[in-house]
Amino acid sequence: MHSFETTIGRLRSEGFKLTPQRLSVIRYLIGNKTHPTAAVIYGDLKKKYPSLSFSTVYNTLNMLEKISEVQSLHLFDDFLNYDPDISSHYHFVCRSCDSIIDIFPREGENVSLPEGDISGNRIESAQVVFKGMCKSCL
Amino acid sequence: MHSFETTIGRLRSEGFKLTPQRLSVIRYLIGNKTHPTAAVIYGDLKKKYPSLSFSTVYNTLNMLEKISEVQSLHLFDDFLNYDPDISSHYHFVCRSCDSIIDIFPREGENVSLPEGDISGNRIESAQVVFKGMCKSCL
DNA sequence: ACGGTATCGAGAATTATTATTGACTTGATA
DNA sequence: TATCAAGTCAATAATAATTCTCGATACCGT
Repeated sequence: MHSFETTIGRLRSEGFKLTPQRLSVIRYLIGNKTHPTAAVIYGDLKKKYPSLSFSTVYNTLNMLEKISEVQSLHLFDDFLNYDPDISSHYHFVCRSCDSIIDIFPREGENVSLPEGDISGNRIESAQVVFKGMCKSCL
Repeated sequence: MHSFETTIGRLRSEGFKLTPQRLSVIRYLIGNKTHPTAAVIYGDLKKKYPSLSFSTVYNTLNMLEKISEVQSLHLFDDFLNYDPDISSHYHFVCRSCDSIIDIFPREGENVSLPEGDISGNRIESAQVVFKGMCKSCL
C-alpha cells in the first residue's frame, strides 16, 4: 500500500467514505509485512473494535484490491491471503510449515519474465509462486 | 499426463483399483489440451456414464494430482482448473474472456526463474500466472 | 442541524470441495 | 471359476470461505 495519506486520498477521490471501520483495516495493513487472511485481520481488529463485522473486513479488502492498494493471493486451497506490499515481488510457500516468504527479484540470480506481448496476448501482470522447503524447515 | 498405459501402470503399482469410473476420467484427460474444472469433467462424462458422481470425479482428480499426473491451478476465485499437461509451462489468463492459454518458456523471449536455493529456502517448483488481454479480445 | 445516501453489523445464503455411509466391485488367490 | 477382504461407488450431508440481504445507523454536503 501507499502511505496512509496517499491511500486515504485515493479512496476519497474515488468516492469511498472513510469510516472508522475502514480506517482501522487500512491502518492494520499499512506497513504490515505479513500476508494476513481476512480471518486474521478480523480476529486482530475485533479485540480493539468489538463491533467490527466480517462483512466490513471483506468489503474493505475488496475495495482496496479494486484500487490496487492490496493484492489477493491464491496460495492455499481454502482461503485467500492479502498482501499490502504492492511493489513487484514474488512469493515462496513452504510445504512443511506453510510460511509465506517474499522474494524480491534482486535476490534471485536470474529472474526475468516476458513483458509486453506473447503470441499476440498482452501481458499486464505476472504472479509467481515458488513452493519448497523454507530455511527453518530444512 | 503420461500415456494411457504408463498412467494405468503407475496407478496399479501404487495400489489403486482401476474401476470403469476412474478409467473414464483418465481417458477424458489424456491428450486434453484444455484446463477443465471438476464440474466440466463431470458434466461431459455424465452424458456417457449417467451413474458417475461428483465425488468420484474429485476423488480421481485428487488421486491423479497426488501422483503428479495432473496439476490443479488456482486461476480463479471460486474453483480449480485441472491441467493434464505435466510438462513445464506457464499460464496466461485473459481478464476479459477468462480463457486460459498455455505459455511454453521457449515462446517467451526471456523467461528464467531461480532454481535451487534463494536466501536459504529450497525451491522445488514454480507456478507462473500471467494476466492480461488475449489476442482475440484485443 | 437536516436529509439523502452509503455503510454498518448480523445473520442467512451461496457454492466448491470434502467427509460419511452402506452397498457394491475389484482383483488376488485358490 | 468361485470366494472374500479391502477398496470404491453414488448419494447425500457437512464444511467453510466468501458474498448477499436488509433494517438501522452514521456520514457529508448543504
